[in-house]
Amino acid sequence: MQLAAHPHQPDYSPRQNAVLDSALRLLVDGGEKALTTAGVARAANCSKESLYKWFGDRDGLLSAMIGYQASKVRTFDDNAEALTAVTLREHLVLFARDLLEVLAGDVSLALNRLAIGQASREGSKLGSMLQERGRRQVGKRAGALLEAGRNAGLLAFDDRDEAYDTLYGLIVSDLHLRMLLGEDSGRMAKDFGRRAERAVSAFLRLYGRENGSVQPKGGRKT
Amino acid sequence: MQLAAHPHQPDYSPRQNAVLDSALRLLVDGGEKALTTAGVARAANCSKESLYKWFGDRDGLLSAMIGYQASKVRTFDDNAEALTAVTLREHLVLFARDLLEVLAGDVSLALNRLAIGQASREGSKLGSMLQERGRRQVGKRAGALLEAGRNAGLLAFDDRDEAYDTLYGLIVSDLHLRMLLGEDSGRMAKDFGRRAERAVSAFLRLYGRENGSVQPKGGRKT
DNA sequence: GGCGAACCGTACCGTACGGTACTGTGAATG
DNA sequence: CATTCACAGTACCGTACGGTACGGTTCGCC
Repeated sequence: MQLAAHPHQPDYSPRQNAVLDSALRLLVDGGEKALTTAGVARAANCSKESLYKWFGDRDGLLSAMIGYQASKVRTFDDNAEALTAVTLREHLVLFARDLLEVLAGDVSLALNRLAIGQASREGSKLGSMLQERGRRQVGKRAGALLEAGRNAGLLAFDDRDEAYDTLYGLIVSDLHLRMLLGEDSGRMAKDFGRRAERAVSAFLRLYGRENGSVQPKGGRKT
Repeated sequence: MQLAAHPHQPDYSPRQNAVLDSALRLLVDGGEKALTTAGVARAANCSKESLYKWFGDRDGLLSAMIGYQASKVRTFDDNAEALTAVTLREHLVLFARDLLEVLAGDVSLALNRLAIGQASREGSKLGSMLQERGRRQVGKRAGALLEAGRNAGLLAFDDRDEAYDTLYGLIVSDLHLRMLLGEDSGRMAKDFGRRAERAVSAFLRLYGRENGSVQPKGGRKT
């Protein structure tokens, strides 16, 4: 497991991190509407003036919340040495389950809703921030995994991003959006295991070279 | 092309539909923040009092907007008679392109953002409304297509919903969410054709019986 | 013409929020 | 002890929004 450093982002003091925690709690519980500056100040036992001194304005607070949360959700690089068909499959399934659980987390859902709500307003960088921090991070893990699989002769693809896009779609489909729209995420969380298995099986049938099933002769994709 | 009737929803007068059109325009242009009752009234040249008389309150207006837009986006049942491997593929690609274009439409994006923003607040039925109206509708078309493909001996699957979920994931992946987060949808719209082809090819490799490529012996899926 | 319904435009009200300023306080610093 | 700093708590201000009320106008109908 390795920590991904993000030095281009201001780090906050423990006290400020605690405030950000309170703000996240507030956002998760009550949605964006409940996330008022006075509410954050009250919940965190700090003054509004301090909020504005630390984070500039409301948008700064939101950005800080996203950055803070992203700094907490760290993915490990499962070190993919000695990959076999079996261990590759295991790693992929594990990745899929982790991905689904991250996406279904209430903090993740709340932040995505927040960023989407701000996305209409031009110049709001929350969307790209979430995109950068979230997907890029988890995508790096998947990319390394895919690359390792290819190097081990277990996977066949030309474009790594394309392969990852396919994997992502197979795993998530429209589940993320449905959860964002309010569908009960807890109810469907128990199916994550089965869903991960299904998606990885399909992915290996598409991109796998020896998966115990049919193996396409040339690994052609088109 | 057949129209899908939705009699369980109150129909509005032409004047009211025009007002809803203005409201949608306003929402698309300025986001949810711009969608104020006074703004809608001004844009539609009507009075706030009429708005409240017609739609009850703001939430009623939002619901009416979703219902109205859904009533405009109608999908056709491509009548799938005499399906061959080639025509099935064509129909699937057409479906995929239509789906991507619907999802990338600015009205669709704006309404999804709106519903997601309201999703945190309990009791808001906008999310389920969009879900019902949007996905169910387009899913019916896909379901019929898949069923026809199976009846013609071209597709092999047990669970139709599962197959559709896979197809949807292959087509859309996280593209919808990225667009909702503000990524420029126009820039990526030109790749919809290639993306549709790719997704359908992958889908046919997973579920197809004779697609001109490798055909798995038993059509086994797990 | 008289009448009522529908409706536009606007003024109005209560409230809530973002942001600022001020006061008090406790702890560090010299 | 005096000064300074960081901060909490709170009062305050301007504004914007949801919702309501009211006067004036058009249109159909008797």
